[in-house]
Amino acid sequence: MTTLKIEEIEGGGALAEQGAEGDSCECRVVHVDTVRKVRASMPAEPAMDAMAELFKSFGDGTRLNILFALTQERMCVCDIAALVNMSRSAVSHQLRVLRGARLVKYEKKGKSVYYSLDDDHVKKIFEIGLAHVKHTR
Amino acid sequence: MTTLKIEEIEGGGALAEQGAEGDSCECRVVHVDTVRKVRASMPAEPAMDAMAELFKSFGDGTRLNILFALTQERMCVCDIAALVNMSRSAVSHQLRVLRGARLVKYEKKGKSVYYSLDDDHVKKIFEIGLAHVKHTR
DNA sequence: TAAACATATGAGCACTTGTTCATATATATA
DNA sequence: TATATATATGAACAAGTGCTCATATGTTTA
Repeated sequence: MTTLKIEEIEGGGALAEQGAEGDSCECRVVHVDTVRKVRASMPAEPAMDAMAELFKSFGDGTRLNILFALTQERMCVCDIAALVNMSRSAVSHQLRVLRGARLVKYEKKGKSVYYSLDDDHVKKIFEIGLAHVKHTR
Repeated sequence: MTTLKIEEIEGGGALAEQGAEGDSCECRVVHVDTVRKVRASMPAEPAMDAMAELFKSFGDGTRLNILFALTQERMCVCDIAALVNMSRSAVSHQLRVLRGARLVKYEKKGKSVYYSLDDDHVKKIFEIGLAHVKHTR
């Protein structure tokens, strides 16, 4: 296996820009072939950022509960608050986050605001998450 | 549609324990049928917690990069650090997190430690994440 | 119009997270 | 054995997060 000093490895693929901006890795020897190959297969940086953003939305218990609830039924804020047993304010704040992530949409009706999913992938993500959990323990 | 004061709604299903411990929701009126139905379909709380934990692992850029890299190839810490352009220490800390989440396993070989995926679902989660990202923009 | 209500939002705060830096541990090599 | 190397880890700290509380906005109803 070929090894080489890190300074000799050129940036490339998805991490090219990152690689240019600073030398936070002081590694001395790496498997160049491996790094080069994997780097080439990396999704572009904006795609990775968007994915991290997506999964971050699922990475909080309250939001996860809300998202699951909305896979089942369109609900108003008050319903959601009652369901997940949190204050309406807390729920509203989280719904704002989910709106920002374009995962939910809303519809005003009188004094109430009804939220529903705005993304087809949410259910699939839940399916895999559940499969993972059941498989793990 | 039936509406009712929140005090009259009994806890049940996944959120039963939560519902019992305190009344952080001061909602006055909810759609009881909806809440009851959705509550009944909620995954159990430990399952939700485990899912949140799982997705939290994917919700950070560095860890996401590391996880993707490992879907492609078994790699040592130094390789990973070079690839994601972070210090070996930072990578090591994140690998510790991923080990804790049982997403990666490792194998010592001389001075190096080789990491690889320890979970079949990681690749699928990436597939959906990528599909989502491409679909969204 | 006034009061009640549903939701949204800003400020503040405790808690968490991700990094760096210093250092420890373990292995290989001179 | 001494030195270099690869990785791990604890402490410290800045930044981010998620909640509460107070308050604002907009809608309905008396």
